[in-house]
Amino acid sequence: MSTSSRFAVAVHVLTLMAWADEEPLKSEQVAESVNTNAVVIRRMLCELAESNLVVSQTGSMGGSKLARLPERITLLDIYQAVESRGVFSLHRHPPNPACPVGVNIGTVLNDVLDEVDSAVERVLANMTLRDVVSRLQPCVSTTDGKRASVITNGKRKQVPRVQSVSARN
Amino acid sequence: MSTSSRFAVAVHVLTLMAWADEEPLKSEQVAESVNTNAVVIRRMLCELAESNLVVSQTGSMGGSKLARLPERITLLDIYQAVESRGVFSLHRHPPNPACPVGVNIGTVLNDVLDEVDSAVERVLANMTLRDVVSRLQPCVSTTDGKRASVITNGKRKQVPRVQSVSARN
DNA sequence: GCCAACTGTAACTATATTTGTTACAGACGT
DNA sequence: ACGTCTGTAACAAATATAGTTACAGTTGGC
Repeated sequence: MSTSSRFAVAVHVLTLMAWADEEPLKSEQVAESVNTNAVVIRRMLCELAESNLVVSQTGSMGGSKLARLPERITLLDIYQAVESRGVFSLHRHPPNPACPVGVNIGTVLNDVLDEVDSAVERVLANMTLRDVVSRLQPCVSTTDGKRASVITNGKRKQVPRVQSVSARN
Repeated sequence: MSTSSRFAVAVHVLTLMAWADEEPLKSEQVAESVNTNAVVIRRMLCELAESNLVVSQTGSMGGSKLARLPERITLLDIYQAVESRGVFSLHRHPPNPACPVGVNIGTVLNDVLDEVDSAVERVLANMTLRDVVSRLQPCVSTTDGKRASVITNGKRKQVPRVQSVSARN
């Protein structure tokens, strides 16, 4: 389907910020966790800022943090901020208008695809960033109960549990 | 999102065959309605045949027709036949395993994306190819009540009603 | 005021996926 | 045997995302 990973990355980024609480994160730090280039992160942060999900500060000691509490950010907010189009597309080139099916299939398909999009949005609207963080918690408890630091600094390496990511990619 | 039009095209193709009833359609005819190359259609027909949605016959007087009645083909069948992956992807490169968020976000995201996929599948499972044809009918009634021919032959041009395709593309 | 540390953004390349095209072997009715 | 089809390979084109380099502009600390 050639789906993009933008949504996954956006959720990852915002989860880091929820985790970091009010501490502003630098694009370089986020990029290290996401395992990509800092510019990619900054581009995405701009989109998230336009949708009022994060606020960024330029200059020294700058960085980005959530614009509001994690429980007030739904996955739908994130989805709409970074994914421009619906789940499916119609034909690349419009069908033959001289064919009775071709001329009308677009209308029917649009209705169907709208239903699909709505279903997706309903699911995403029902989960907040806080829920994501909560689901994350059980996996990353430290021995002393203290919350682990978000960012790798190369010294402490903590790999609480190895996940098996399914064959989505 | 870079979604593909494969699903839309597949529905179009099968709708043509439902419309044509038992008459086998040639890839060239289908391509004319879809407005693409016949090889693109044949490739898709192979996939649809593998999922037992159509049967094709080689040789002269060959062509393809539905493998079963339109009411016994759901849009989910079609979707699964031509779209390989789920709606979203995870990160292109795996996140940093040394970050407590990075190492676990994949697991959480997989759960979410599975929910999304399920929602999409539930919607698609609830509509059959027959439903699509039915929704098409009101648009393409001929003056004498007879069903219009599927394929353009360059002579009779019938454009029952012009649709306004939304900005999906 | 100056420097160092950031973000925002442009311009470009790389990579991946889908779509379109040409070509041809093989199947099949007549 | 011939013409008409499908099935498939091989490749080109188009599109979208992701990654990279470079740099202007902002900000805090000195």
